Amino acid sequence: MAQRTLDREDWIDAGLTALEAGGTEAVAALPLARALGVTRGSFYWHFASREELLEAVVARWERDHSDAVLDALESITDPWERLRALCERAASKPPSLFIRLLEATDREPAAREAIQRSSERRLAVIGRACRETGMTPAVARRHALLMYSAYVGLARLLDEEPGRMTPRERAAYARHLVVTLVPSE
Amino acid sequence: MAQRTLDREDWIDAGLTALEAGGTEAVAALPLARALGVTRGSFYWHFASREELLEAVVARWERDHSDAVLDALESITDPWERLRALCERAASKPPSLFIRLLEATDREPAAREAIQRSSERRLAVIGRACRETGMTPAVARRHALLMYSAYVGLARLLDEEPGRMTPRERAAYARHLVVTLVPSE
DNA sequence: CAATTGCCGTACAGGGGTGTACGGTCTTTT
DNA sequence: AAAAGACCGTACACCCCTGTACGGCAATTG
Repeated sequence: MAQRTLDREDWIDAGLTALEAGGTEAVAALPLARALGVTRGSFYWHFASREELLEAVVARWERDHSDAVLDALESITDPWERLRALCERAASKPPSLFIRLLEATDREPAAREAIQRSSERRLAVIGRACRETGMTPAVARRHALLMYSAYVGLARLLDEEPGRMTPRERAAYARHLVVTLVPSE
Repeated sequence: MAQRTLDREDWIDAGLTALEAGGTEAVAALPLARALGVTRGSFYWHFASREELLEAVVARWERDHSDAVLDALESITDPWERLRALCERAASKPPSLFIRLLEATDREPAAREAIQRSSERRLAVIGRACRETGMTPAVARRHALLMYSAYVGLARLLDEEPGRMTPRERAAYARHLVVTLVPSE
């Protein structure tokens, strides 16, 4: 269990944990070394620079926490059902990693690029679902922008103050989202 | 025109400019001194610490860019009109200062507290307008949360990529917001 | 016309981070 | 068993920022 030595993946794991807790500025050689109980000598064996670490952490987030859930969503064939699932997810526990990356887009190019790609994909997925419910392409684009904005905004709000909504209130809010944002069949 | 010496307000002015351009980390003694063409010797005459500067900058934002516009909004008596004005504003040029503060809430207590107060006030104002259009208090709360989330989310998106929407598209989006989020009279 | 007062420069001490150059020490391979 | 490789510690030079102490100078003010 107690691994004798660390490898690259261990640092990336620790990086994701640190990112969630302390934002991108916690994803750095010295803080992570402290958390892992080693010195930076180990870090610079696995990574050439702090930038390379952050890029690796961000890449893993994009693969496991962005692309993966979008793939799962796209596997839902019925577009109304897909949009409802989207509303459910929007009102569930806020995605801390996403928020942390969002907060760092002005300082960290790696975060900005990943967030930009992810946002574009999300908008495309939502827009396609909207079109499949019968909206015109132009309306679908606007509605996708509205739904995604509502997702991002709520995530921010909830991340700031997790106690703002109880699970019961989140469920009620999810229903409200469905009623106001998902077109009727 | 070329003032011979700087006062506290000059530093706060420069702080707001730096905040918009470089986020809260640009609101600091050394960067601002460079921008103003002086040394930090001047800064520490006007402020006891970097924290005090940021607090002053944030306080001015809250007064001039949050409370002021909310006061103006609340002066609109008709609640439907008030909500329409809100949608207009949401789809207009994104509030960079607001976004910068939002991005710093995890590092800067001053920003977090101001954003929290501002968010609370905004939610209250929107919620009241919703109630005045006939919604029940519970529904009004949820709808206010949705409208404010959409505002925050779009602001983030547009700030990241200002070229995403032309003025024409923003106008169309504002109409879309009114249609989907403002109840009919 | 002297004396404050307001504003600014300079110099120092320190904190926290980065990268680099080495040397060790285990572990694996041959 | 010796060599090679993987991992980590240590020490150094550096950057960028903070805060403090102090000294100078210009513009009021008495």
